Amino acid sequence: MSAGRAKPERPVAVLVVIFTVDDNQLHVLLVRRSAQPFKDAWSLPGGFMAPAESPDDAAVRKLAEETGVADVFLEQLYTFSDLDGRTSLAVAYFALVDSRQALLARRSEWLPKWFSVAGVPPLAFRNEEVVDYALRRLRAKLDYSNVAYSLLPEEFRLSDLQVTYEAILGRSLDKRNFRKRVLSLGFIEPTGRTSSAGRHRPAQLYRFRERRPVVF
Amino acid sequence: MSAGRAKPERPVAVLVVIFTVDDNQLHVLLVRRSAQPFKDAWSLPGGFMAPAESPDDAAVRKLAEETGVADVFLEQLYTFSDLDGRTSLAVAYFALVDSRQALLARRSEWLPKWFSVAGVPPLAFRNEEVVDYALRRLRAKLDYSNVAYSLLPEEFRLSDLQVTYEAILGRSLDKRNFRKRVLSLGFIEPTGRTSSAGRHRPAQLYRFRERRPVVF
DNA sequence: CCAAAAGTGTTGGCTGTACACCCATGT
DNA sequence: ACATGGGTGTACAGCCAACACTTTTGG
Repeated sequence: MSAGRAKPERPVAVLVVIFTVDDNQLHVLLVRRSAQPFKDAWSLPGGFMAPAESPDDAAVRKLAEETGVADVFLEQLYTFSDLDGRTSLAVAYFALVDSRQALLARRSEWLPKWFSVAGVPPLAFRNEEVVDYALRRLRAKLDYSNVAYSLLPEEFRLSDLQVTYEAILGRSLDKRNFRKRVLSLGFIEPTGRTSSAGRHRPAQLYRFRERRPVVF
Repeated sequence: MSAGRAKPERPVAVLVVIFTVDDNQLHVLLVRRSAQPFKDAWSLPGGFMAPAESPDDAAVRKLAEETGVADVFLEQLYTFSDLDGRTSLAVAYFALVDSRQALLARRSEWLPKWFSVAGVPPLAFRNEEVVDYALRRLRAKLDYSNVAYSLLPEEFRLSDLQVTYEAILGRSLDKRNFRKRVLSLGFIEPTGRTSSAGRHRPAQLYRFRERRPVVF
């Protein structure tokens, strides 16, 4: 940002780690590469930025292209410089989407597909590191932010929220402690309504006060 | 990282927020710009990356150029895309240096200078945001990492460490609680030696077990 | 009547915080 | 002798983790 005379330019890519929770499991979206190098290997969705595009815009665009969703939690993670063993840069993001809202692109090439985080195949460009990094950050943010809003519908039961947390953290939580904790954090509030859909005892429905990122 | 055909390239800059603690105050290093735009305004040290250089390497180089130090705490912060209102990217880093070891470059242009964080002048390129971001991260890391190793000499008294913490956090801490806390974290250990230099009662000297970044 | 999920309190341990005095040394 | 900074313990509050039974409903 200061007196370097030359402005050497270089290619900059964007990567997006897209998480969802489905079937009590945390999943990550992968695409199959249609080009060399690593042709036919699985990798994170991403690509080079368009000429006048910001990385944030590029991440939003990629996310929409792959899942059709917008207005979800999306945050910059880290900028990796050595993933391809060369000098291009990759600005990584991570996003959280509600699996009920995401409709995967059905392109002939690429074929985006959800993988359980426990069972990701070997990835191109050392993308495993990026996924690990995103997962650590996600787990940390669960404790003190409302990021989970982006994984659930507007109204949900506390047990739905708990299942979401358990999937992300990879361990089961005590129901009573979970309820106390999450209610005292104040990110969610009861709607008046109860779940009519349950084929058992109806449950109180809750919503997030803010459907955008909030921290302590 | 996937099938974009074109590889549009763009200029990428590196910025480094260099902190030190001196005179019981947290300081940040600023340089005076010698070129347009914002000629003569203060800004963070930085510059465009050399052609085959990684951002990490560029940050290390910048830090050495400005302060002469190496092997200090240096961590990537965030990649900003809109600081100059245009499309260049700036990968920001923050670093912690021991003021007793840093020898500021004495170039005719630039003139690096320490500013108390409370009294930073208006900066070029909205660099205030970058400083704020770095300060938040630094404060957070104090609580659960050993980053302070990079602000102190090999051997130091607990009261030196406390002064460092107080300068960064901007508030005073209780001595007994501080000692309990920092000792129980286990990042430091007593050397056998005591401070002969003190012109009063000699104090036990401590050192960091690891002089590189460690977290819980 | 049975299966499934909802809902609900208490206890013990740990951690963080508030708080004040004596001691060793150098001048 | 005095000024300076080093060093030390306790009590209370808040937070987290462990733990089991009753209720409501649909089938």
